[in-house]
Amino acid sequence: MRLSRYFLPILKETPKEAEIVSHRLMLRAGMIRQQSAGIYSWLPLGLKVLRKIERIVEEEQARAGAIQLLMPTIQSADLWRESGRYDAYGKEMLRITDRHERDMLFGPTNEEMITDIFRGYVRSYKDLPLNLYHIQWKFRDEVRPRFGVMRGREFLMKDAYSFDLDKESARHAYNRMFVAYLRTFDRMGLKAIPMKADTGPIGGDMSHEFIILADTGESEVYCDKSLLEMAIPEEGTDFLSDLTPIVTQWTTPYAATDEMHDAVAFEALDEADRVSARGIEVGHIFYFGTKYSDAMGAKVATSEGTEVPVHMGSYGVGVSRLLGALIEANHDDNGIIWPKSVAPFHVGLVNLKPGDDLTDTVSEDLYAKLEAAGLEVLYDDTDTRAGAKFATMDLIGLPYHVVAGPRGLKDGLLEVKERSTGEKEMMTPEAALNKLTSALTD
RNA sequence: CGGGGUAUAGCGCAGCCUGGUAGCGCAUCUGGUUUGGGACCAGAGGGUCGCAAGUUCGAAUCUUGCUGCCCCGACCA
Repeated sequence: MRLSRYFLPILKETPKEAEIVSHRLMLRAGMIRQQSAGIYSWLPLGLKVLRKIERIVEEEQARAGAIQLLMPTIQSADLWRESGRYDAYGKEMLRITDRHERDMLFGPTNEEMITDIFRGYVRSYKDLPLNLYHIQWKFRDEVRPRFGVMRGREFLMKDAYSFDLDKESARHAYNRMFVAYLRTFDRMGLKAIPMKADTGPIGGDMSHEFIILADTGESEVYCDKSLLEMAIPEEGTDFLSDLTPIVTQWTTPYAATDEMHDAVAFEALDEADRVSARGIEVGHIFYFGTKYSDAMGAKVATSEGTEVPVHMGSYGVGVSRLLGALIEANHDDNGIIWPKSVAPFHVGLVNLKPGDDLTDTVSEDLYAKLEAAGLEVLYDDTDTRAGAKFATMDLIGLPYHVVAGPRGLKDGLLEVKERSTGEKEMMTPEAALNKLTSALTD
C-alpha cells in the first residue's frame, strides 16, 4: 500500500478525552474514531488489525473443532422471554421497537439464539459433541463506557457455544476451548493467564477468565509466578485426546481475580512466587449445564431412546478489546509496537526523498519485491520531511522499517530498523529483502 | 446509578468574571526557501461559540432548562 493513496489520519496532538495509552495511541494512529460514547468507527489501519486478530481466533477455533456461523445483531424479544432473561437482563440490554410495535433487541450475547438454532435441527446424541461459534458485534449499554475499545458499548466478540450429552463430555468441550484460548492469545504475543472465575448458580470449577497482566488493567489479580513461564500447548495438540493433563497443569498453580481471591492460599506461596498485578480480561469460558436447554426445550435422544436436555457451555473472546490490550502490552513513548502476527503491515518502507531518481528506483523495486514475497508493505512515498516520516512509522508501530535515503544509497545501502528493539542495520536492498522475508514468513 | 467536570475552526486551547460584530498554536491551501528524527518566511481559507428559551439597544460572555462528552466510584467480553 502506498501511503500517498492510503487513508491514515495521524494526529499530532492527543485528543483530551483519551486517558489511557492504548486509547491515545489508537486515536493518534488513525485506527478508530469515536462516534458516540463507547461506539467507534474502525478506520483502515484499525480494521486491518481487527481482521488479523479475527483470523487467529478463527484458526484456533477450527483447530479445536468449533464451527463458525453468523447470527444477527438484532434479535426478537420472544426468544429472551423464553429463557426468562428479557426481564432479568436489565438496562444493559438495548431494547428496540420495530414499525409493527414488535419488541426487538440488539444482542448483548447469543445463548438464546444459538439454543434456538440447535433445537431446530439437532435431535440425536449422534450429532454431539457440537460447538458453534460466531464473531459478531454485541451491544451492551454500559453505564460508563471508557478506555476506548477496552470498554465500549458496541464491541466485537467471538462467542462459542458447546452442546454435549452429559456433564463429562461437556467438560471435554470446555477443555478444548481452554487449550484453544491458551494458543490463541499466545499467537498474538500475549501472556494470558487462566484464572478461576465465579461460576454463579451452577457451581463447580468450570469457569475461567483469561487475563492479560497490564498496569492499566481494570481489576486486581493474583497468581503464581510459574504461570508466567508455563509452556503453551503445541500446534499439533490432539484435541480429540484427553486434554485434562494440560488443563490440570494450568489450573493447579494459584491464580484468581479479586472477587475469587483467597488470601490465605495466596500467602501460602513462597513470597518470590507471588505475583499480584492489574489484569485485563480478554476471554471467559463457562459451563452452564442445562440452564438454557431446559428453559428452551433443547433436547436430544440418547442411545436408550430417552430425551435429555443438552449440557452447554459458552466461550467468549473480546476481539475488539484485544486491540486495546495488545497496545497496553506493547508500546513505548514513540508509539505502538505491534507483534508480527497482528501488525497491520509487516514492513514500513520509507522513501526519504521522493522525486530523487535513486531513492525512487530502489524504493519502488524493493516495494514490488517485498509484496511479491507475500509481505504486506506500507510504502511511504509522500513528500514530507524525514522527521515526520520517522515519527509516523514509530507511532503506527510496524515491526520493521526500511529507510531508503540518499545518504545510505550513495554506498548502495538501506537502513533496516526493528521497531521492538530499535536496532538499526545498514544493508543492501537484496540483504534487506532476504532478512525481512525470513523474519516475517514462518 | 451516585459524585465531579466540560462544551468556542479538523485537533489542542484563550476569550466569559467586568456584555459591544471571535482569537492563538497545530493542521489545511498558495508561493518561496529548505530537506536523515514532527522545518522556516509570506499570504489565504475555515467557526450556527452544544441546543432552546429568557434578560438586554446589543449575548460566546448574564439567567433558566435541555443535551452531548469526559473523569472518579459501584457493575461488566
